[in-house]
Amino acid sequence: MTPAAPHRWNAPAGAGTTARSMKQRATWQRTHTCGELTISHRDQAVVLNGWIENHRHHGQLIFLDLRDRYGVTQVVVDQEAAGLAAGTFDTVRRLGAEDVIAVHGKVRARDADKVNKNRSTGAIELVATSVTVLSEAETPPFEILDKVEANEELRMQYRYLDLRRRPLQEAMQKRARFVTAIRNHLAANGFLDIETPILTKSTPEGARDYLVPSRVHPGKFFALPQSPQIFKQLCMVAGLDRYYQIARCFRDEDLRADRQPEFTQIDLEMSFVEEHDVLDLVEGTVVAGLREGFGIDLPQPFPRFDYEEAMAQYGCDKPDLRFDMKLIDCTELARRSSFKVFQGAVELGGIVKGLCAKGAAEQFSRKGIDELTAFVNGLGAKGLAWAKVTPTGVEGSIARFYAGEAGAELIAHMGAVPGDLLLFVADQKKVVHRALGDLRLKVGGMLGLRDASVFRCCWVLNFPMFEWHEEKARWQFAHNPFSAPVDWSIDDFGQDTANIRSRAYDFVMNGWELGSGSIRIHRPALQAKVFEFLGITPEQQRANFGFLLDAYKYGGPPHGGIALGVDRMVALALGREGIRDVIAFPKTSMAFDLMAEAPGGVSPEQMAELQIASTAKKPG
RNA sequence: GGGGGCGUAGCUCAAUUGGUUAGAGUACCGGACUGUCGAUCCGGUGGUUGCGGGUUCGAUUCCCGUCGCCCUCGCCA
Repeated sequence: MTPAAPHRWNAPAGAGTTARSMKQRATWQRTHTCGELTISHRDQAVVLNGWIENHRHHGQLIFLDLRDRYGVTQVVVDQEAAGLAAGTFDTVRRLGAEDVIAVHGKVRARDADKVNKNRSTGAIELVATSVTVLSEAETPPFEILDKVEANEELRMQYRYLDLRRRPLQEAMQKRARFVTAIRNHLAANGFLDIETPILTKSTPEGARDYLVPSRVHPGKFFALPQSPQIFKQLCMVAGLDRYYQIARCFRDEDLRADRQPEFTQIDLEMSFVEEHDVLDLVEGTVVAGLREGFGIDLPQPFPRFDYEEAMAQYGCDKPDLRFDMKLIDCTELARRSSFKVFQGAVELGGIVKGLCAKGAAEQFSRKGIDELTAFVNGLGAKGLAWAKVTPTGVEGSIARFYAGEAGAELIAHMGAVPGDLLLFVADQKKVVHRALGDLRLKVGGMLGLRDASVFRCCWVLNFPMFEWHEEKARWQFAHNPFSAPVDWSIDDFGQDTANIRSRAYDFVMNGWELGSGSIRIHRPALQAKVFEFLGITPEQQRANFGFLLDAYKYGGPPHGGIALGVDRMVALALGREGIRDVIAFPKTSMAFDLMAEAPGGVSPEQMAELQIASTAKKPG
């Protein structure tokens, strides 16, 4: 961990800081941190404060590892050392893990054979002259070690102890540096940090809302924001021009490793812009954040894909660009094929695509390929055609259809060389993309091409505006209700609905969608038309978004923005599996806070005051 | 809402086909030790096997229910 610049605890008060110079430092207070002392402090008298991480007793000699946020320093308490205060040795003998102490002592350079090379402070040690106990600790429910030993349930219950562990300290520090860098970068680009309401209004569709009953409006409820979407657009109407917020968002849906009921977004919006303005700005912000927060240098520029292009090449709308292995269209080859499966799929209006896994032929046995086949079967594909490229042609399930010239043509089309493994799926386009998109990630992972220390970003633009909702049997927004269509002059959304594109874009890193935004509709007539097409009545529009629609009547500027998921970005940058490890106080997958025991019951008086009653069968 | 996994000492785990007094490491407590750095050595305390019920002569083990945690599908405009 790169230590943050430590405070100058021992710095003399500067000129003009009268109040500060009047303030006396208490004798127990630290002069340095536990990560700070080096050989250059040799022979200095210092004071350290911290937690006892470990203690080693040798009779008349005791070693303590003293820990704070900045590091660990070895303290030596020597019964026979000159200047050791009376009673100190007996005090230290009784101390144990996690006791909080102040140590007065002198910095000593260690002999060469006693240097601990694993620590930045390993060349020195603090020879104690006196030790003051600031706080005694009970034996903690689990040991505070770098390596996770306790299970997550216990760690969440005692989160304040888990947070003492270095991996979590590192996550908190880097996350804070990341957010600070983002703030600095946005501020330098003219963005205003503007707070929007936490107590706001429920809107239909979208995720379930968290609700807060109103005491003074009995029977009415606030909703916690799923995002500040409408308010940031209102900021644009207000002429604030450039808004941002590190915003907490709330969604009451079932959770996953990468989802918490409350999560943090970098939310921003800009006026008088088009896509490339937003993308350029965000790209610079992300680059600055990841560099300053995590020391990650992202290759620029981030490739920008059209949605259709991403789907065609990678089979998904969030391509992992850490490796190539694109989907290669073989439909025309397949049409002329003697292989009935290929030919048949094309005749039925389907497509055939393939992957070329470089040098993977040897790594996949018959059994390994059977597993891949089962994998794509689970994704809706009827089968997986495969071939290993040899110096003389191909072998495998489709070899007898691709002997001789047909085989040579296929190999050339796939850009393959001997030793490569070719994998094909023939089906309707949607199935092929889904199966091969996921297969690409699986095979790429098995070949070690998804290195967690490599970071590749991209943009995907021009998403479909609407998607068909099977259960509800109607069209709905693919992105959000305010995204503008690519063609502003569009008159009838009922025409060729599936192919209408919106000016929505996603930010993608290593195959994770980390942000989503769009150029918004800023003209009320068009907004009304979109709502009308989706069957949202003027009454419903009024009830839900009336104030936004009203606002546009008074001159809304063209504008657009994005929201980036902070928790996911930090987790990805740190190579953590889920986002709980980068959130100081997370909740379980049942949205329960094991430490605070929230949510909890409330008194009948509180309920009465709010004029609400619970219908729960098992209260509390 | 569906599927899967887990729950035994403070912690991490073990316990043969259902069998005798539920073990180990670690932590903790006591002792020895002046150069350790996950110190070492000796000794010790520590158990409602998540909870409730059932089958059985006998249940950590099998069955049912329930609670909690994790993963996942649905869901998250």
